[in-house]
Amino acid sequence: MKMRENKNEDSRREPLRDANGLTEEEFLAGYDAGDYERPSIATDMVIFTVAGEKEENYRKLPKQTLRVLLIRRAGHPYLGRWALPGGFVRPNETADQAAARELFEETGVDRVYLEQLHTFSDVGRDPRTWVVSCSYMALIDSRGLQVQAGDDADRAAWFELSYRMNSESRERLDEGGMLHVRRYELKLTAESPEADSNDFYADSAKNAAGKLELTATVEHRITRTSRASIEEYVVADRGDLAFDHAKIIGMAIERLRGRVEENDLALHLMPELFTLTELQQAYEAILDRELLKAAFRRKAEPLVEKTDQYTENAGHRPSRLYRRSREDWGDYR
Amino acid sequence: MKMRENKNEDSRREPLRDANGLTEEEFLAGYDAGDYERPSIATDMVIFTVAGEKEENYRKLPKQTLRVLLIRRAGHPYLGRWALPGGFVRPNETADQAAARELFEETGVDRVYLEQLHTFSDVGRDPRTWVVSCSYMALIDSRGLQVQAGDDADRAAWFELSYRMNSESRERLDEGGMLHVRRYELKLTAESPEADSNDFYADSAKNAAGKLELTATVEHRITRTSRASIEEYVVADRGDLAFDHAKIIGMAIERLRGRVEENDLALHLMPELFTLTELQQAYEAILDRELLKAAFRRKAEPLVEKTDQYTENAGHRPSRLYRRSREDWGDYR
DNA sequence: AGAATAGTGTCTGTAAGACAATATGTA
DNA sequence: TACATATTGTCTTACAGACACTATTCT
Repeated sequence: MKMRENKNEDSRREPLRDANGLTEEEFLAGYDAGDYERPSIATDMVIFTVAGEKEENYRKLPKQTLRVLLIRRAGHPYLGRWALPGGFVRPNETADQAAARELFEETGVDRVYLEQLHTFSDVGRDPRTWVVSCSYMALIDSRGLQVQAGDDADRAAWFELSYRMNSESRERLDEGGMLHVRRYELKLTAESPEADSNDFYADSAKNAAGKLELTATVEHRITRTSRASIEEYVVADRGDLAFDHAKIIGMAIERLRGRVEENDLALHLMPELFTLTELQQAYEAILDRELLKAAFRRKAEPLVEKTDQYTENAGHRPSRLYRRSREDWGDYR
Repeated sequence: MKMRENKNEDSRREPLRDANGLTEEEFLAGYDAGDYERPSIATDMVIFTVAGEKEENYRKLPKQTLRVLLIRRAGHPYLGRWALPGGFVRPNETADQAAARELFEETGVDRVYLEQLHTFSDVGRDPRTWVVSCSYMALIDSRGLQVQAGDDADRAAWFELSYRMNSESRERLDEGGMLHVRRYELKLTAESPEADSNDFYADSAKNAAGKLELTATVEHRITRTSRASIEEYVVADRGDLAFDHAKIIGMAIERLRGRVEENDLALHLMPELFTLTELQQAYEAILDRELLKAAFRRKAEPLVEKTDQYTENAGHRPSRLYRRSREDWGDYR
């Protein structure tokens, strides 16, 4: 069996020399990164959770909604607008590590589900300088969690999320291709806290119920010609969201919806013990549609593990509690 | 109806001032990017195609195989090793544009299927300096295509690709979690051209048939604890591939396999007109397993459009030619 | 004629959709 | 006891897997 060194050199006797006659060692010793312009690289975190509101009727279960964590910017640019938490990647860490670090600073949780989403590099997306953003999606159980505003923010809050297609159009192009545009309304709603004395940036938008409400419009455009297929997201109206973050959130929720039915992703939104109804509500909150109970339980069955515990004092029949399956972890991914 | 300006300012009378009393305009005018260390950002392209080899028997159809384009590095680091084509993103373009540009420079094709894969940022992945790589997957029809080595390469070649799971292990961790490791062998094979006079770097590996053969090992590691689920790819043995490109190729082929059955991705590997058998062979090359003819044709039917043309002189019954469907573009994505 | 592929028909098993029926703790 | 949810049963439909059969051109 042939062994191979997993290092950046090999076992040849003579070291390889390049066109200038340098060995790799000599080349690296003399390497100058030069002064080409370089971007900053940042991470933006789309942190999802599900949470239920208080229910007036003691018998009824609270309705679970999908939520995303936003911070309000305390400095320019987009001062006073709401943004995804995030920060710059440091030279001695990976983007994954930076994302995990940001997540921990903001929420105090680590070791949760974290997935790289997409890297955004639109020219001018940050008015300060060239910033490329590597975005991540995190799924967490937010029960008993206190969020923190970082140093670039004066507030952090969970926003209930609604992302619905407004309109859809298919248009035939001259060259025989087709342009397919799906227009989504992204609506983010949060409880508006009492204005405290430091709160010198007025909240930009409150709805009739006194809730803070942000609305943005994102277009998902697919151009198809005989050979190509180009997909792009465009912020048609960023509303009171900073940067291109409406687009990042839109992409995140589409990704989440696309994936959640084919693996056990949604289980990361659950606490240690949960009922199947809670799990189903999480799916429904993500997909924004109702699922059939019997079919859902059939599909969830291999992903979860029975416990002998039950809910109590619910005003109706108790429900068995489950946990994530540790045995039969089937065909995730 | 409320109108909103889609610009980076809003309609308030007084411009917002930050903690230093600056308006956004003043802030940006005085903004200094500072001298924090910044990375270079590069794109790496995994360019896939399918192509058939000559068949000895005039009756038999040529077997189609999945191929990927590699270049041989003409400079340090990894001098003489094979690498994915790619290059640096320039300040006034997006990573998408840089990827399209690189693809065009290398192959002369544009307007093809191009999808962002993943951004790699491992510390030390490039021995020269801090380089973050934003990788892309392209699917092209390579018939009648001549590939070009860029200025950082002395050769470019299509490599037949095999990516097979070698071993799989599930291991229970102390904390109650589980580590799931899938080990893949990535084998890349190309016809070895006659060594020309400029070819002063010996080809590192030729197999018995005189073909150029590169072998690498990639591990796909999934760590699952009660709350977390961390997925990572590790190059266990990079063989004669440069940088972390074995991992990028592995991720690309896994992505391709995962997606190809749920949409019309594979059609981008086909020429304008193709037979259903050719299309099926492309699927089989990607998935590395045989498909049933009848079932395949049922599934392909909504993705393609009949033409009145047929293959000729095939040594057997002619086959109807199809093109990508332009009408009923179903539920791609 | 025979080789090899093209194209279609149909049986079967599995899983999802739909809906109904039964079970049970709490106010 | 009634309410609201918990849990299970089963009929129907859709579709993928499997395999067999027929059709057609070229040498």
